[in-house]
Amino acid sequence: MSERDGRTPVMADVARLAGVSHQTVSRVLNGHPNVRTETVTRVRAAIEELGYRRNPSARALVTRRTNLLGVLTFDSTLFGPARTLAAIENAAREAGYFVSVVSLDGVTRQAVIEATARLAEQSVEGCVALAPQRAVVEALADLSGLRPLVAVEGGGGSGLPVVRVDQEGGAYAATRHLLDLGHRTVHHIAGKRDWLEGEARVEGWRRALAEAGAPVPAPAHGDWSPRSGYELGLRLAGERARGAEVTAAFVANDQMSIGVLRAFHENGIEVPGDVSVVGFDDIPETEYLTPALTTVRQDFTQLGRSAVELLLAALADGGTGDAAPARAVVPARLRVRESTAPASGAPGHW
Amino acid sequence: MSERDGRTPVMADVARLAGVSHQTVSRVLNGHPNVRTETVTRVRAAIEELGYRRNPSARALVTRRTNLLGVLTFDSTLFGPARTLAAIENAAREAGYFVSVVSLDGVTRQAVIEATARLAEQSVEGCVALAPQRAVVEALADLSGLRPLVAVEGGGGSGLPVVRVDQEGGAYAATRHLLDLGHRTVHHIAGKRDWLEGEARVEGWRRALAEAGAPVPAPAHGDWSPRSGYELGLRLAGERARGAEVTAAFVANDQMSIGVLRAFHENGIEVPGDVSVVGFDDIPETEYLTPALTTVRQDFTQLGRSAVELLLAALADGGTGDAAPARAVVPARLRVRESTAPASGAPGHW
DNA sequence: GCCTCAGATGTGAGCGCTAACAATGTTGCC
DNA sequence: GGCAACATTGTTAGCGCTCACATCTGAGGC
Repeated sequence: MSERDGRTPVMADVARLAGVSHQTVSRVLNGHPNVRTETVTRVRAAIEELGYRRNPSARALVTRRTNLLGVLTFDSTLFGPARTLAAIENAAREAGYFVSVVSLDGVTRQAVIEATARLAEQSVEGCVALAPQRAVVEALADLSGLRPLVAVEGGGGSGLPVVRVDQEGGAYAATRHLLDLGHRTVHHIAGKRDWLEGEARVEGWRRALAEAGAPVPAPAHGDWSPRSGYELGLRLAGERARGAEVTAAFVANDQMSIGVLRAFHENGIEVPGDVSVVGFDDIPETEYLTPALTTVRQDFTQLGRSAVELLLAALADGGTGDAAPARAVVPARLRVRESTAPASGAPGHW
Repeated sequence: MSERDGRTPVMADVARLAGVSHQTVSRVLNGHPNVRTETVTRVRAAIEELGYRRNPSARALVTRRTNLLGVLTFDSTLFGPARTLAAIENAAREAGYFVSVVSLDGVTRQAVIEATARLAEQSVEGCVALAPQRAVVEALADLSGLRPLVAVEGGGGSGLPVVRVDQEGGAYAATRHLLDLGHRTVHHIAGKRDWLEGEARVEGWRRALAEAGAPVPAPAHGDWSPRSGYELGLRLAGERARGAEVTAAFVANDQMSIGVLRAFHENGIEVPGDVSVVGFDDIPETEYLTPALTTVRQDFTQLGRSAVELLLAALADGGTGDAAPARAVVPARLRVRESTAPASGAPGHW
């Protein structure tokens, strides 16, 4: 029984080589205090010599801790989610956790159930959901398993701890910026329906208009893609051609803004000469567009970091404190570049 | 001992409730053939009633299979890696595997060692490395642990199975396209030094020029960012102003192309009127730039899928076949849009 | 009727680790 | 010297599961 051929060494092998018991090896591995320095050295040497690695399954079995955090992601191809995911991985690593990623196959309840099951199958200790759609968050809140769970951009009222960017504030700042430049009103090309981020941006835009007593045009909903931005930009250009007063547009993300810019260009509308445009996200490209896009920067790194912090806190809490789900809000800051200018004929604020 | 209070149920609890042995429960769970239908139903019901979930650690301990695939990623914020990661997750899921992501902290050997250790600590069954830098691939090839391992864009000669896009062919096609339009030569704004993808694109560009007997200007190396594209675009514009013949540029990725476009615009250089530009990647934005960018499309989805396929094959193989590391090459296709035009005064091919 | 064989189920051992406890050796203090 | 207190190490018993094997049933063949 003591022969191990070429099989991976186990703790007992290390113990034998170091001339101690397996428990002492365990103690060394776990940094227990009362082990003689000389013993530690010997054990370390044996570990090194055998190339021993502790079996995480065996460890997890007895400690009931997997050191695994789950991340539920919807579309990690978009800029925001990709950044956030990276930040989560970093924060988790620093806290000594591993990260297992599961992506959602769609926004159906069924997809959420499957993804949740997949996560549960791995017995993750906790989970971060990057699920910005209302439907997903609701499905998630219903499912009893998989706690603790932190929702990123999850909206309120779901009873889940939530980490989010101040979308509403960012949108308000963007709209306000345009109004301050003397534009009588601001048109809005919104994000995909049902996306909480998009809805919050609509709210912020609406609030700024209301505060200024400006007319509120009906927002047009895109799907975040450049293509939809282009199509809705075309529509806006058409309205303008038919005499509507279109001098400023707040677009719900940078990718759509690029489409809008193109649509305006094709219709001979100058940005910012004829129409000012503000985007959202501050993707790396915006600064080098022509014109460089005024936009709202979201700190995705902070977002991911906060999500992990909240999750770890909930983990430490041990499931208490259900009364008041924690929240964290990351600020969004306006970045003024070239795509916004005073309304023609208007004095503006400066 | 049979009381379990509020603790999570285990297989024995299910067995007791269903009136069978734990082994029968195990058989049901694992879909073994010889179990009576009626028994299966009863066990299923008990599982449902208790909300039982099999403990993956216990299972992994005895089967020696974790069902975990590791993904080593460098910068999942870039478009390509993000897409590839998503594709890997999908393919892994279909094959019944989970995916654990570890991101590299830099390109140092030390970072690779740490990331590798992190992956090994989880006893992943295999690993996909999204590590396009030469240094990383070399460090990876050296480290003995962590096999099987498939490198994505890993270059040859490392002895590792490799999945990659036909960068060289894509670059050749892009350059060829420009030459075919009558341009005497094509300037190249290359990617970051040491990145294998970038180097392959340089090769393809060089081969097309050599084949056509065209002069080979020195390539300028950027870092993939729009900013670096802008700076090198400025440089190219300067050369042109000083009388150099610059009528066509092949830029190693779309993000840099955006910077180049901006630099040209600022210098009154028309695209494609004065200079034709081709990018690489086909990010969603390119189609809506002004002008829409001619570029080379990489199929990242296929790339991720192939990586998992190769990994699973190596897993099934059980470590044999070290002699000839497997390879898979995904094609890259030119997408002609608006940023390329015949050289002024040249007849071109059409 | 008895034996065979396959289908259906149960039993026991053990995967590699940690936690609890037991058993030493070691020191300090009166 | 003796005894407490502590440091250091070893022993034992599982964690929850699957594997190999043993057992038991009933159908079928002669």
